[in-house]
Amino acid sequence: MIEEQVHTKTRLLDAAEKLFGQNGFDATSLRDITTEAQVNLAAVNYHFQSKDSLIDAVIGRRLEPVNRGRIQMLDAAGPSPTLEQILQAFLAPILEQEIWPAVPLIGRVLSNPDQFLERVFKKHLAAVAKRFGDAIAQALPGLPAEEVAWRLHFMAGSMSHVLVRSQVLPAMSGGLCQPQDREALMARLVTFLSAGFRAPATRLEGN
Amino acid sequence: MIEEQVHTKTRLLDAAEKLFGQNGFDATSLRDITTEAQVNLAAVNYHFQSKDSLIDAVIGRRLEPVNRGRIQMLDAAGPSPTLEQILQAFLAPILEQEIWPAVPLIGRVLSNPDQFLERVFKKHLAAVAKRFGDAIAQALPGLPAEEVAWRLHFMAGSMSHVLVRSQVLPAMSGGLCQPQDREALMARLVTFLSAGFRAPATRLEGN
DNA sequence: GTCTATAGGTTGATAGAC
DNA sequence: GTCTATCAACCTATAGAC
Repeated sequence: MIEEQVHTKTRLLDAAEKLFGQNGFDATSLRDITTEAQVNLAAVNYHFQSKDSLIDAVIGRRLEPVNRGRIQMLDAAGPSPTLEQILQAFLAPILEQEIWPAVPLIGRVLSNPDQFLERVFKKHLAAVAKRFGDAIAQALPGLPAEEVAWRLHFMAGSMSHVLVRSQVLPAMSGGLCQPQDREALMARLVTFLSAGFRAPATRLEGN
Repeated sequence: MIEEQVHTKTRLLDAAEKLFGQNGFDATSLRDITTEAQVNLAAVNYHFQSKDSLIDAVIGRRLEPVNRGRIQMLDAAGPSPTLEQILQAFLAPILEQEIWPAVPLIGRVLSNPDQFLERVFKKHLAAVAKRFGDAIAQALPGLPAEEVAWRLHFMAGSMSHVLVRSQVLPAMSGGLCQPQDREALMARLVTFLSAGFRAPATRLEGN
């Protein structure tokens, strides 16, 4: 056959990615996935051992290329990248065309505090977080380390929120928000976040 | 009895709030809840009709006072509140001492895109969102409506993220983030978000 | 109001034919 | 590699005694 066959394993990953992103991990059964993929129920346990392993595979397939892209863009910005370059390197790979179908899934991962998924999160994201935290601290020399750490979480929250809710943002904003325009979304995010990061360190009364 | 008896209904709401916040709605069974509350399984269906109704009750018990507090603080700031006053009115009621045990739950609600919870979200939050959106638009007269709508979502994301992950932020930040200090957290959020809101409108290439 | 007991359905996972 | 058939465990919800 010249035509490339779409294998059962790939069909399962695609279906699981779609349904996990739509309804979450707990609410998606293996039967939902095999029905969507139009394969047999037993195929899940043949190609993957368990539902947990399937979840891990679904996540890793998308997150690994994203993280490689992030590091690559950050490296390409040279030894002393600007704050905007750092933010773009972090955001752009996740808003790329090819990744778009997996965006709800990634949002799910980022907003799920369960222990299992937290482990997966740390497995795939801890190194990248460290790298970008260091880059931002270097770009903003006056900012205390606690403030950098907090603002990284504010950034992660803004990003994951617009990802998770991308399907319903238009309705919730009376049509004002159009997440399909990914370039505009990234530009708005960079504008908002870079201003937030450049704010003077918070003056705390107690200290 | 002079001592106030903690009724089964309240024990159920407390236990459900704790477990829903820790593990999510789908992953928490009624058995988990009745075990935690040390009441019988059938009590759930006696005091509430169904799991969905229980979820609704758990959410409403916390979100209604929060929203009343938000409107109250915004009203107290007068007819032309500053951006900082608006942000504080939105954030303070959810970071108050009495509400703190329910914070993971509220984070769960905000990060859950399922249709049922989305309906609950709109039921409890749409009016407040409109009110605060208008206030921010008034405080930042030059900012286009789309930009205001987007930045409201960025704010909601930052807030919900630190709520959802409040249990694990210290570990993820190497001890730098201490969410227990709620006053400091609110001050840092207001600093970051007000700078973001005050950023000039994003210049889009396509327009 | 609180319990026991159980109905009725769904789940993840596996055994074994082909 | 793919199927059918099925198990054991779990779930929500209810019936009915007390």
